[in-house]
Amino acid sequence: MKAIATMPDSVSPVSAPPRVRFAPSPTGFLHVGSARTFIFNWLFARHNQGTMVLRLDDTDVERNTDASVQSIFEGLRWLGLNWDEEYKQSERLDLHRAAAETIFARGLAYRDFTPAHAGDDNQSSAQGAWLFNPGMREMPREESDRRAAAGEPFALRYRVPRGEGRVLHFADGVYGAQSRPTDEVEDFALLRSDGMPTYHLASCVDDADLRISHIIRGQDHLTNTYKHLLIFEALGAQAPQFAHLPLLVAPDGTKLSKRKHGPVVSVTTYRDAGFLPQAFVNFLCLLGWSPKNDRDFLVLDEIRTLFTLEGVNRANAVVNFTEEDPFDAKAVWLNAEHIRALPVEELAHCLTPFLEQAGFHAAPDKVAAVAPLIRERIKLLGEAPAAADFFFVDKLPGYDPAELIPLKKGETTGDPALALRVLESARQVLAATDFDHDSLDKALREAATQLGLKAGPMFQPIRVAVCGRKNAPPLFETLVVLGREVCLARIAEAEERIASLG
RNA sequence: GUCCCCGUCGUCUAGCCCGGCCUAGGACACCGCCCUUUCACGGCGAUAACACGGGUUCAAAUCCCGUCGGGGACGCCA
Repeated sequence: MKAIATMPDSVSPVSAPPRVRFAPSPTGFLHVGSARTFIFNWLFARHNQGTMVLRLDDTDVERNTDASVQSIFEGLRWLGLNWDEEYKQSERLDLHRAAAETIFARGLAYRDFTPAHAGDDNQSSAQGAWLFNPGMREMPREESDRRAAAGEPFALRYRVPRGEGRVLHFADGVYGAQSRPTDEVEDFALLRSDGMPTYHLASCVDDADLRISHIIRGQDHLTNTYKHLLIFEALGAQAPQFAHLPLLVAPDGTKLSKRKHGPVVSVTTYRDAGFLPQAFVNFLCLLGWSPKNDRDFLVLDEIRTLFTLEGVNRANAVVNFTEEDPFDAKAVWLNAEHIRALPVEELAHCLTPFLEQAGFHAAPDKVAAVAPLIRERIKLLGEAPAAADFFFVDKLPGYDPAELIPLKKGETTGDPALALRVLESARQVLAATDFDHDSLDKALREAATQLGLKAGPMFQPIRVAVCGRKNAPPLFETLVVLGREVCLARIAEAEERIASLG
């Protein structure tokens, strides 16, 4: 990162509480990049006691769907960050059209009768003819009126000043002082030939009308800002402050896109895999922003307190994922941290849907008992069923009986007879001992001593017998949660398995 | 093609505006060791970066110029 912004976010000298907005267009699920933009806006609003506005930018009837609207709300609700006001752009069309008329009446726009899509493929010519539509911009008003009256469709274009030496300026809250001659800004559309406003028009009209004070959005809008400046001016409105956020990019360096990068860019993918929203938010905040205090694990309250636009940097941030590993390792680690930070009851609550989805009967007591045993062993909630299956199934899935038999270092075959003796002894102990952690601990260690065994070779057969695998939570806690009956039955079954090994 | 933005460990980043405290700090990942009934957690340690080239200066990751590299915008999409 180089050179610091001249006027970071101290741009607005004194300060009515800010009003910011998040304005997604409902053309798909909630994108992680959009989620981050939303979060940063929310943080800015809440840090400054401002207002958070949610506005659906749905002026593209061709591409907007209700399903998408639902999915975006679903994503936002999951994040758990609230907003104060809500608008739908499609319900404000009168406002947009009136604004377009005003701009046209002021002579700041012209009708463009070029058929839609006419210029889709031809490249801009060398002298910059792409800046405007020749023949349209200079068309006499009489001809324009006549053709319009005759019903010929037209788009309304902004007449960007040419050859006046005018330069547009703004102070970006992240990128600093920005400027561009109007000669380099093309004549952009305000109204489509079907009469619908374009994004540029609708968004600026609404931002002005809703008295948005700060527009915080992706850096891909940086160069659009000059057009927006022109619209605010034509509207006679004071332009808001702008702050552009560095982009979230894929490992290939390009902007994250659903088409190119698949479901890993959808917020719901994270939710479904078992991310905690607070962990996801924590992760996203660290992409392009730093608390500058060497801390990574942060809760929302801390982030809100610490958040400023000065902490936002300018280089694009890579979200690291691969085909095999769809989630950034840091996101996963943060999630594990947040899981461990959760009180047991809350963790149990979060775990339940995942357990149920795996077909387990997740009784609240049971889940609460299991949660502390797996909390350090899972990084995603979605890993819970695999980590805790043996607590919930009636019958253990098949496992390799050889695992019941401990191997000494360097050996390839163990001693089945010894394993059998361990299990027999364990069965007797479990049948006779109080079923609590300390009693079990004491009794089983005594049994080990009697067999002349250390803890390892004593506990492995028991663990595998009751869990069906070698890697599992601590033994005594596990036995207690499982209960005496289940343990005895599984040990007996394990003995049969060894016997059947021959 | 034109314009704009960016460039510190593999990744996220601190440091850059106000040059010296930077033999560049933290985190994740990876590797090793310790703890330990397994796995995990935890603890300790190791490897690893200022894109390149000039300039200014006693001194540059920090200032200036250039090069290269990456990204973005240029739509009757948002």
